[in-house]
Amino acid sequence: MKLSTRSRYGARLLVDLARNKDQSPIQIGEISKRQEISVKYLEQLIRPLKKAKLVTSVRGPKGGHLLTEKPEKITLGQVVRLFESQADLVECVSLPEKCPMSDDCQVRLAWQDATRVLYEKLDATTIADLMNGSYGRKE
Amino acid sequence: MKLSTRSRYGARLLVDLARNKDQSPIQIGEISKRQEISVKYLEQLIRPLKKAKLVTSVRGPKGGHLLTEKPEKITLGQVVRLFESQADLVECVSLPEKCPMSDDCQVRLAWQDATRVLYEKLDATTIADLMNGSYGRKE
DNA sequence: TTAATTCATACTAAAATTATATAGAATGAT
DNA sequence: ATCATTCTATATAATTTTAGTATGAATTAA
Repeated sequence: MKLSTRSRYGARLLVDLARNKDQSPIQIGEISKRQEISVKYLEQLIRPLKKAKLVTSVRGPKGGHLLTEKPEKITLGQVVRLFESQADLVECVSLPEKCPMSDDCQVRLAWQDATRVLYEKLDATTIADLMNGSYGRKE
Repeated sequence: MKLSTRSRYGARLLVDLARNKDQSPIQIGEISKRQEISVKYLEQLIRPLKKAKLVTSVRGPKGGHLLTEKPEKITLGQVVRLFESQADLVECVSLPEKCPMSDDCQVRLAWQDATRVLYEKLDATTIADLMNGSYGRKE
C-alpha cells in the first residue's frame, strides 16, 4: 500500500524549496545534493509541480525554481493526488465499473471511507508544518 | 497508493464467510462463484487467514472454511496488515534506516501520522459492519 | 558566444503484482 | 474403498508499475 517515491521525493522537494523561499531561484543541482535525489529524477518531479502551478521556474544560468504559493497553502494531500497514479486506496472507489461486484459491495464503501479519512489528514498537513522542525511537537 | 487485490479479495472472502456463518463449512468453490475470484487465488488467500487464526478449515468431502472469530472481532485493519507486504504508507516509517534522510525528515513524521490515522479508521471497521448492507447508512 | 540551466521526450531495467497451472498428499464422509 | 475436498509447494507467465537514465533542444545571464 505504499506511496510511490515520487510522492515522497515530491514532498521533500517542496519542503526544500520552502526553506529557501526568501532567496533567488533554487537550482535542481542544489536540491539534488541536499536531498540525495538524482538531478534527472528531480527534473521529472518538477514538471507536474509546474503544471499544477505550485512551482515556477526561471531558465538559463542563475535560473532555478520557486514556490508560487505560500507553504501554508500547499498540503500533502495535493502532493499525493498529483504524484500517485491512483489516489484512492482501491480503484473501485472512483471507478466502480472496474469491479463487477461494486454495485452491492459493502467493502467498497469502507475503502471509500478510509480513503476519505486519510485525505482529511493529508489535506490538514501543509508544507509549512514540515519546514521548521516543529511538526512532531506541535500536535 | 492502492491496496493489493489480496487485501480487497481477502476482505470480501471474510465477509462471504461471515454471511454464511450459521451453516456448514463454506467451500472455496462456492465463494469463487459468488465473488468471481478464481479457486486457485482463493486458496492462496485462505492460507494467511488460517495462519492468523481468523479462519479454520474442515478437510474432506463436505469440508470447507469457517470463521474462528465473531465478525465483530475482525477488522479491516487486521486484513490489510495481513495481506499488504508493506503496511505503512512509506517504508521509512517502520524502517528509518532505509532512508539516509530519515533522521531529521519532518515529512517522515507526517507520513507516520497519516498512516496512524488510516489504521485508526480501518481498525474501527469490522467484518460485521460490512455483512448486512447497512454500512453506508449507520454512520 | 559560451556555458549553465531548464525543458521535453523517450528509453530501459528491475521489481512487484496478479494471477494460472501443475502435481500431488492428506483427510474424511459416504 | 471411493471420491470430493482441502492442503502444500512450486513454477510460470503476463502485465503493470516503478525507478531511474539518456539524449538533446531551448533559454538566457554573463
